[in-house]
Amino acid sequence: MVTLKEIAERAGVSVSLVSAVINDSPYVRMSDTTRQRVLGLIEEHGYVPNHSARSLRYARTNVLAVIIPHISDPIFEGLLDGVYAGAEKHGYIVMLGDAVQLVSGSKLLDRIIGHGQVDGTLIRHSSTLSGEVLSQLAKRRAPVVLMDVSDNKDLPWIGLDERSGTALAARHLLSLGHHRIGFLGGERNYPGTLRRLEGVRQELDKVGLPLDEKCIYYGSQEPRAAYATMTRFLASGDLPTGVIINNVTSATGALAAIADAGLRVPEDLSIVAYLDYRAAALVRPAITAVDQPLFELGYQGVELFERLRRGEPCESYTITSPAPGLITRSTTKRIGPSLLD
Amino acid sequence: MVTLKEIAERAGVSVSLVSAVINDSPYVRMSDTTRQRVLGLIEEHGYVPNHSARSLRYARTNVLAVIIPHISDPIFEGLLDGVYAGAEKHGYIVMLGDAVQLVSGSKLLDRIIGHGQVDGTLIRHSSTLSGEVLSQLAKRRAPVVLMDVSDNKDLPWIGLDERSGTALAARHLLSLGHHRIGFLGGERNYPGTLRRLEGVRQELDKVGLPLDEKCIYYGSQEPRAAYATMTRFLASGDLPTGVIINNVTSATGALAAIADAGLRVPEDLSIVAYLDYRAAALVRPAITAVDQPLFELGYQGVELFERLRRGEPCESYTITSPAPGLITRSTTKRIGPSLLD
DNA sequence: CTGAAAGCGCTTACAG
DNA sequence: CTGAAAGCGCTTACAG
Repeated sequence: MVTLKEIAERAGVSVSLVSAVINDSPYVRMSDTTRQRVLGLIEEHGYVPNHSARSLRYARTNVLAVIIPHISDPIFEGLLDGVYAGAEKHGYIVMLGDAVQLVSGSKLLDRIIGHGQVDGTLIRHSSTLSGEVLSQLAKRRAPVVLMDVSDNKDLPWIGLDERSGTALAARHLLSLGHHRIGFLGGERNYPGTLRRLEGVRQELDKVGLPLDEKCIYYGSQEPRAAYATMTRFLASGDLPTGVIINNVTSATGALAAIADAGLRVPEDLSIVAYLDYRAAALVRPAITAVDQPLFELGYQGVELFERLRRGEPCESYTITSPAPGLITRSTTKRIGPSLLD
Repeated sequence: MVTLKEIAERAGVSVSLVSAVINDSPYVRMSDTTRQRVLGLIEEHGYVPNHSARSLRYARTNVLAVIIPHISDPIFEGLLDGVYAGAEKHGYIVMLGDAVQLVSGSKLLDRIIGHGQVDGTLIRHSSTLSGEVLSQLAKRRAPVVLMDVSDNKDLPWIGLDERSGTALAARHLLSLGHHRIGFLGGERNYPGTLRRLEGVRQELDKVGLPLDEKCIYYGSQEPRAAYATMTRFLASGDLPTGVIINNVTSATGALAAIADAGLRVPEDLSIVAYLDYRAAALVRPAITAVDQPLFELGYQGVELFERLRRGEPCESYTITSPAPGLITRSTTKRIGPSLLD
């Protein structure tokens, strides 16, 4: 393991000179031949600065902890792409963790709230994250950014326009003549679930249609839960003609439940999912879904974090551009004239 | 940011004493009251040792780089669970990266091969990883473990028994009376693809059936590619009655191609996928798949890495227990008497 | 233009 | 039982 000192000795210069070469220090001037010689030695010996030493010196690790509800859920693919892109831009290493691992007393949490371990944390909120954990994080000096709309005063956040997203889904169903619309939400106590429901309700209100409480179901945050919830929904016998589902992986589970009940999509029931992901186009039936700028969420999340770390002014905000879009695939069907103006 | 020194000052003891308390040093003895006082101060001030300083001192970072072909592919969920479990056990932080990011000159690669940045690397091989990158890694002092069967002499590895896995799939189809069996493989030049093909060929050989070269297709490493490949396969007009597919997410794409061609599974074509994942049970039709011990692969991968790092003797090996299993779901159908003995 | 020295926060022999 | 000191590898004023 070759060190700065060794390079300096071989080059016959001082360590500060070598350090200056590496960091392009403006304070230190040197002859071009010296610079080239040092650079040559660095190349030759494959010298790379020791990261721990640098971190200690700079009081910065360039490690960014990123916590999402479920690493392997393809829903988060776009988000992660954005985060990794932002991290690459600002020179961060990503330490990716699952929210379920982030419990009081876990090593992961210790690491994150420990000093000098990570420069900060980016969190996609989820119902599995306790308020206690969040407040532990907020108390730390290292910045924390929430990748979620939030009313948390202590923590800056960046979020998606969930209301507009599900409103889009609702308008799509209304335009296809559906006047009885259901909603399959995630965790009841997760604020995002409520915002998504609000988007639906608001559009129905606009055209004077009620949102039947009997057509609102919760607990569909992931496919297996969505399967169970949809099964209960179907068994209730009180079915709408179109259902808006929490997210597209959950929709997979709901679709399975519908198929197992002997119903067809979209003939018997139209389905629109909130949140798209790349491979959703390759599932049959292909699910009509609301596309949100998840890449931007991740990318701008890192940007916000970076401003925060630098002490620059930064405010929480909702991403409004690009606006959510609807990707019409094969799970929705016209059953009558449009109910929109 | 409270430091060791501050704790020591407040406690009225030396820093070495505090350090000894933290590390349960056997060399340093102290009175129980002193220990309690120090512990109390640590608790009170929320002191956590600075990670960079420790890393510098120990010449160890406790960071483990983990590279997989595609972070968001649910195929790797079990593998990641195993890796994270092993990492937690041995006190590692996981730095997770996508193989596509790991190209010559990328910051990620610089980080991994840099000194003092990570203690080592766990890699799930993939066709996107160049041999050049691999040999750059192998040259480094920090250990690298391949989570894949390999003939690489420089790098220790741990792998799955791929042949037995696809052999199981082949036997399943044979037992259902299929004598014309096809194979939809991943990248042609990826050795794992060949091993998977070998497993199929070997079982057909045993019962004296040929594996028709016209029924072997490559390039189905992920859903979109599998869709395209399956579409070509179907267009060839020379179809088998059962097809074994590279992995279960690819199978999703292949299934979509089959549906779009107006064929039904399993009525017109039986499908078995290699490699299962949790949510595969929630896709319709539910895909019959070979279950491999992916959790073990990840977990034992970390174990192997740890032995390597400690300089303990360690040999590359294939995981044979638990053995691969077949999960029969709804994509295979009997079309005749069993062809097995 | 270039080098010696201090110090980031920690641990570990070593001396008392 | 306890403390002073060296050193991990680096960067940055500072002195020459």
